[in-house]
Amino acid sequence: MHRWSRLFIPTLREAPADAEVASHKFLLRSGYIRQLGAGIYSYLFLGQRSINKIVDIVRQEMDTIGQEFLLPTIHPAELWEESGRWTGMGQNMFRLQDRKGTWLCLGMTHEEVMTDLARKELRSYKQLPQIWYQIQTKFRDEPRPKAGLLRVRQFIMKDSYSFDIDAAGLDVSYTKHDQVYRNIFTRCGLSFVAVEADSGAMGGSQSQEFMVYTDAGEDLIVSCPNGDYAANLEKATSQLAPITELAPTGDGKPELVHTPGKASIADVAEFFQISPAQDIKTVAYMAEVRDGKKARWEPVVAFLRGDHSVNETKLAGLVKANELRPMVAEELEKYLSGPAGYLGPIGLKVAKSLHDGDVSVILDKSLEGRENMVAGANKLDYHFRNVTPGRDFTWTIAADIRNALEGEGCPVCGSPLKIGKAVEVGHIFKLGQRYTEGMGSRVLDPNGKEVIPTMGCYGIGIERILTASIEQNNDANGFWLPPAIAPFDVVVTITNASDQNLLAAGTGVAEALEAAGFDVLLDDRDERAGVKFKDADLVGIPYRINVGKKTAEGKVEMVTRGTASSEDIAIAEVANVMRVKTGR
RNA sequence: CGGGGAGUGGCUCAGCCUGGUAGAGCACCUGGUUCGGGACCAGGGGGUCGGAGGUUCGAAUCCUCUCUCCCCGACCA
Repeated sequence: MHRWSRLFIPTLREAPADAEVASHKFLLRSGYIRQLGAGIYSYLFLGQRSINKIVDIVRQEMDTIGQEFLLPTIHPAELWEESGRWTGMGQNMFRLQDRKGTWLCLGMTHEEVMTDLARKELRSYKQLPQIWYQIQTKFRDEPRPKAGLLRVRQFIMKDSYSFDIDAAGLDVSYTKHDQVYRNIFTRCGLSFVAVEADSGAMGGSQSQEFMVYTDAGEDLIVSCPNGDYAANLEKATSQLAPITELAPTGDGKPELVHTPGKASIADVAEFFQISPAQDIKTVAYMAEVRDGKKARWEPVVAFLRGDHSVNETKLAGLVKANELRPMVAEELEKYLSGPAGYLGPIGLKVAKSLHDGDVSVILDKSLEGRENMVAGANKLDYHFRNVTPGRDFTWTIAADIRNALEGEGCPVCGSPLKIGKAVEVGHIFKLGQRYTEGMGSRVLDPNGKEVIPTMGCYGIGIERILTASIEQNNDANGFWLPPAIAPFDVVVTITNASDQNLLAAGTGVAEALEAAGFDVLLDDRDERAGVKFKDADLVGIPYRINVGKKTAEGKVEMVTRGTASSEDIAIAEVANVMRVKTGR
């Protein structure tokens, strides 16, 4: 029996000034967490109980497809040097030295450790497939921790890794995770959506994120209201409405026009009396390309419609860049011979193929087939009109490199797309052979031939499930969690604990609920009823039973936090009503 | 890393500009009255004013350096 009077549940009447998003404020006010440093938090009694419930669900579901391990937090640097990520992870990795001066790091993910196990232990196709998982604290030195538990430097992650003999096997492991993840998030009571995700520079063929819509989220999700398409903005595509072509002027060839001071798309469009969609936007980058162990910077110039924006994730993936940064003035002069504001496609030394030494020119597909557009002339205060892609300039690659916009057509059905903010709670990812190949994992197939196992990796952010749930379920007075992940199913509030009859009745109700299998918090504190009601509303427990006024008549009041509805029920019926409400 | 903001009792904040014995509300302790939506009265405890250096007879307050935290951006398997 958990008696509130004996517990440490430090609720706050006011939120600390540091907290901005709802989940951060309420996690602090409800006494779930306390901050130790930037992105570093202690989980107190209520917080830990909720985390434990989430972990239990994750473990139960994962055990249906995999085996739980617990891997080291501290990893030798050599292991990460083998995979190339000791330098590749950059500043996000916490590093330390032991007394001998040997470099180590705190695990930010466990591909290396898992692959090390695999290469040492797995010898035969008969041992495959394997799905190994763990629930472990991860450390990432985020450049900017924020929003309470949403982006932190230390957090609990369920991460799993599959090893299969071939791509068909990986498909199976991946699909199993997809289903188990859906089970997990459903059991946690989250309203979530699975979206296509960018596979990142690490390669890999297929990737899906599990997202929860909330304004506190950091990702943008493009989705079709009909439900037949959903993708991260980093990956999303869309159908465009046709554009009416501009009529050519003069002899129809590119015509130089003096456009003094017209350096923005809006200014140019106004000057030429056209819409921004008739203008060619030029965006010039330097891309860091890794060639073996060496990295070098190459020029990349992107052309898009004036009303579109560059999707740097797509562009970086296309040109195989680790990093993109805008060109500085000297680089613009060197590669385009023009100043910012007047850049354009005509007269560039266009690379025939990527990385051949000339400027990689990437044409957004929306410009293919367009005619007589307006573009910068690579000369201060001048633009061209009558610019037609293909006739007047060439490119290295034409591809989709733009961000989809709200209202554009769904790529499947054409309906207007919506864009919303969301938090990523899970990610499943086909890794392929990047680690197994590089780190020398080999097994024999049925023909006795050596093959490289193929991997998948799959993550779930435990705290993010809690955070996302709070973001979905809160009001001015606090929040309410689904019973499956709440620290307690129900709080029994004795309105006047100094009344021995009420105390006895409340204790009896709590005992009956516990006997029925519910997690019960008995609020027996010697506080005024108002204080206890406020606290109960605050701390995320989905149901409250008031033992007070009507108890002499054999009744108590049951309050459902999420709907604020209440009903009087007979004391003897309390457990049954809870069973009905929770479906247990 | 760039830009902005903030460090004064557990929490929210005032005081700083214009230097002169550190304050309020909430929280906490004691006593009393109250007791179904964050009660009231009386008394009380608790603060190196983030840190270091400097200016000054005197620094929370002015100057220099520094640390930490928050927000926007960059970043992000």
